[in-house]
Parts: sequence; C-alpha cells; structure tokens
Amino acid sequence: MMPRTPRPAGSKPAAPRAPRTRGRPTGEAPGLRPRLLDAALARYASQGIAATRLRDIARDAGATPALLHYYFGDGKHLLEAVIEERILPAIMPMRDAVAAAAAGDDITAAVAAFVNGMSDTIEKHPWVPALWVREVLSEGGALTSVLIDESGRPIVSLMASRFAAAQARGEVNAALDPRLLELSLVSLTFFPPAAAPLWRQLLDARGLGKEDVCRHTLELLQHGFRAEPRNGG
Amino acid sequence: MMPRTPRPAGSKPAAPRAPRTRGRPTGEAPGLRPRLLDAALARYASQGIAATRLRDIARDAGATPALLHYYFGDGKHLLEAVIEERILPAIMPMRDAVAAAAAGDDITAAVAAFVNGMSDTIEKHPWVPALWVREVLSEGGALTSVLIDESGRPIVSLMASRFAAAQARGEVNAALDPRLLELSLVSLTFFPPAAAPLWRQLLDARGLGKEDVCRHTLELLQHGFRAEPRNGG
DNA sequence: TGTACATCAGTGAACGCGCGTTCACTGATGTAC
DNA sequence: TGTACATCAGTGAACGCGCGTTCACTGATGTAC
Repeated sequence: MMPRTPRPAGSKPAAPRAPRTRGRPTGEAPGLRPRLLDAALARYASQGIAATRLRDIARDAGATPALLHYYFGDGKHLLEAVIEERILPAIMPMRDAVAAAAAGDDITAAVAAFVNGMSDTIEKHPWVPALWVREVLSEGGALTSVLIDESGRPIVSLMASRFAAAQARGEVNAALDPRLLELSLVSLTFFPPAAAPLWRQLLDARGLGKEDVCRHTLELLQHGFRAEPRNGG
Repeated sequence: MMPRTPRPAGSKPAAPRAPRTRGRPTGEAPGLRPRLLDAALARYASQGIAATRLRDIARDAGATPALLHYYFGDGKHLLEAVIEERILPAIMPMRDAVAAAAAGDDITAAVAAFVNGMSDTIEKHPWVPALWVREVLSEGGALTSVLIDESGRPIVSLMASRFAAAQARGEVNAALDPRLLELSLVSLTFFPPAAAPLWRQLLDARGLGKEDVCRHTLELLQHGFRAEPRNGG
C-alpha cells in the first residue's frame, strides 16, 4: 500500500537549482523545462489534471518521459511547479487590480473593474476558464484549495462587503441579497468565457467580441442591481 | 494500434436481454446492474469520466470488475448505458417543461420557467451540475455532443428567439443583445448550483435556500433586461 | 596554453504496478417432459 | 411428481498493456590548475 518513494534520496537532485559551483552555467538556451511546464498546463486545461498522462506531456514538449523525472521528480511536483510558475503569476495581477478598484466606495466602478479585470486576464491567458471550471469549480478539484486561498476568498469577501455597504446607502435594490449579488457577478463573469466553445456553436455569435460581452454584462448587471427609481411602480 | 475487440463474438451476450426462452426469468430482485449504473454516474460526476476507473465503480457497487464486462461489455458501452438510462431521463423533462413555457409570448413567464425548471431538475438530480460542468461545458467533454443535440440546441434557440421578439415589441432594453441575454440567463441559472460547494465555503451562506436563490436571480434578471421606463433618465 | 575533470542537459531501455479485460467456473432457479 | 437440463447472475484468478518511474549512460560545455 505504501507508495514507492519517488526519489531514493542520494542520487540526482530533484530540481537542478543547486548553488553554482564549477560546471557549465550556460547562461543562455532556456532548454526544455519551460516547455514541459507549458505542455503540462495545456494538457491540464484541456483534459483535466487527473486524466493527463505524463507521457503525453513529454511528447507534446518534444522530450522523453524520463526528463519529467529529471526536472520535477514526479507528477505531484510537476503540478506544484505549474501552479507556482504558471498559474499563480497569471492570477495574482487580477486579484490585485480588483482589490485596488474595490478600495473606494464607488460600487459601479468596482463592478466594472471586476468584469474588465477578468476579461483581460482571460484574453492574456486563454487557458484560465477551462482550468478553472475543471479544477476549481468542481468539488474535489486539484486546484480548489490553493486558488481559493490565494485569490478567491479575499476578492469575494471584499466585493460582498462593498455590495452590502452600497445597499445600506440605498444604492442597491433592497430586494437583492448582497451575498447572492456577488455570486451573480461571478456567474456572469466566469461562465460566458468558460462556455465560449459551446455557445459559439449554439448561438450565431458572429460579430460578438470580448468588448461586446463586457458591455452587455455591465448593462444587465447595473440595471439589475440598481435601486428602483423613486417615481417608478 | 488496433484496440482489442471487447467481445469475442460468440461467447456470452453483451447485455443479457435475450428473448426469454426457458431458464430462470426471476421476475424480481433487480440485481447489481442498476447499482453499477448509479455507482458509475456518481464517479463520473465527482471525478470526471476520463479519470474514473472501472474497478472503483465495481467496488462502489459491491461487485467485481468482471461484472462490468458481463453487463456492459466495456467502459465505452457502460458510459452509453449511463447516458441512456440515467442522464437523458433526468434531462428530458426539463427540456419539455421549458419548451412548453416558452411557447407563448410572455417573456417573463418563459424566464421564470427556465429558472425554476433548472432548479427543480437539480434538486431531483444533484449530480447534474458537477457532471454538466466537467463533461458538457469543458471543450472535449465526453457528453458535449449528446447533451447539446438532445436538449441544449432546442432550448437555447427557442429562448433566444423569444428574447428577440420581446425586444422587438419594446419589452426588453434595446441596449442588450438577445443572444447574450440568453447566455446571461444560462450563466445565472447553471453557475450558482455548480459552484455551490465553493460559495457556501466562501460566503456566509446560512439561511440561503434554493427558493432564495431563484427569487434573487429572477429579481436581478427581470430588472436587468426590462426596457427603461419612459420617464427615467 | 593544454588538459583533466565536474557538471549540465538530457536519452534509451527496462521495471513493476495497476488497469481493463478475459476465461473458466459455480450455485441457484425455473421449465419441459 | 421427479428429474434432467438450460439459463441466470454472478465470482476468482489470470493476462497483457500502458503507465509512472528508475537506471545507467552520453556528448557538450565550462572551470581550475
């Protein structure tokens, strides 16, 4: 039952980042390591992490499976390296941008920053929605805990408290629940890009770009949550 | 490269549904077959289809892996049986209910039927959101084509044309795109139940039930898409 | 300046385990005669 | 009514393949002396 120890503790280093002593420090030629990370990320996003085979990652990167062991030790450490060197660097700037925009009291600006920040992140890193849907949204996803801790919790609680404050000032329809309003915001922002391959095939989506979707979402949301005008029925 | 033929064509029948001749027709005792289908469905939803191992399904159902071959031939035919006997029977009633409600011209009633129909389906079959997210939403999902053809395409095109007609009558905000409005409706309906394990952990969700979420969603949507009142700015 | 050597950046082949699948078999049950 | 037999509903053990992992090795490159 005991899993085989992935590294016999005494042969080669798990990751060849030892203090530079003598050998050949190259200084150039990035080598195969980054290509292995990119190939792993692409497979993770398109097939799911649990269904991805290391041999496929190696083949995609033009390397041998033995190289994965050379650089990362085993599959678990490969995943950790992908998180650390690919996923978190893509997610963090968005977290910071939204947090900055939500610092003030302007709820409309905070919502716009959220929608646009998400849209920019996805444009820069198109693998985000697929990976997010499979490995964060799904119960038992391999990235749930790390991404929740690193970005989900701070953003969600910040936005929900902004909605509650705006509602207390009378700027948000009193019939809405601020917690569910945050959920609706996330739904309208995360779902469409994740479902893009689907709805482009279901609807006639010609002529609809990222900007159109953002504008539509903001129009719908801001009419939806705004408090009723005093003269209305 | 040629896959091994899963059935040597001449031994036992792939599914023991032969014409009753002599033997022991029992007439009672459902046996392990339905339990295998249920166990497979549960694993598919919680781990994804590609990552599910047949041995785990057998163990969950209290049977041997050989039994899966006895009833279904191989993993591909097991999946087909799960689709035919579990998934489609759960999905079809919702498709028909929404189609019936969208027959008339009342866009508000059609939207409410969509939201409530989805909510009822999920309450009856809690595995729907997880399976849907992994295997329909994701590109290359194992259920994409069958569920799109059987329920997605008819419902989505029907609702989008209803939105377009209502907008032509002046009932829907002219700044919104009716195709994206349908996408927003799907987002607000599918995403929250799929993300429920997540947001119950992120937000303080005490006291929020299915009815509260439906009411909130309808409130937000119907304020969001309604045409501006004439006297408003 | 030459050269011995340490390290880098990998490769090809093999190993052992777990998986899907197969095979030969079994006790229970109902039916034909 | 007895009994021979066909079928049902499975089981236990094994098989072969593909996977993650390991091992021994290699040519290239830079450094110390």
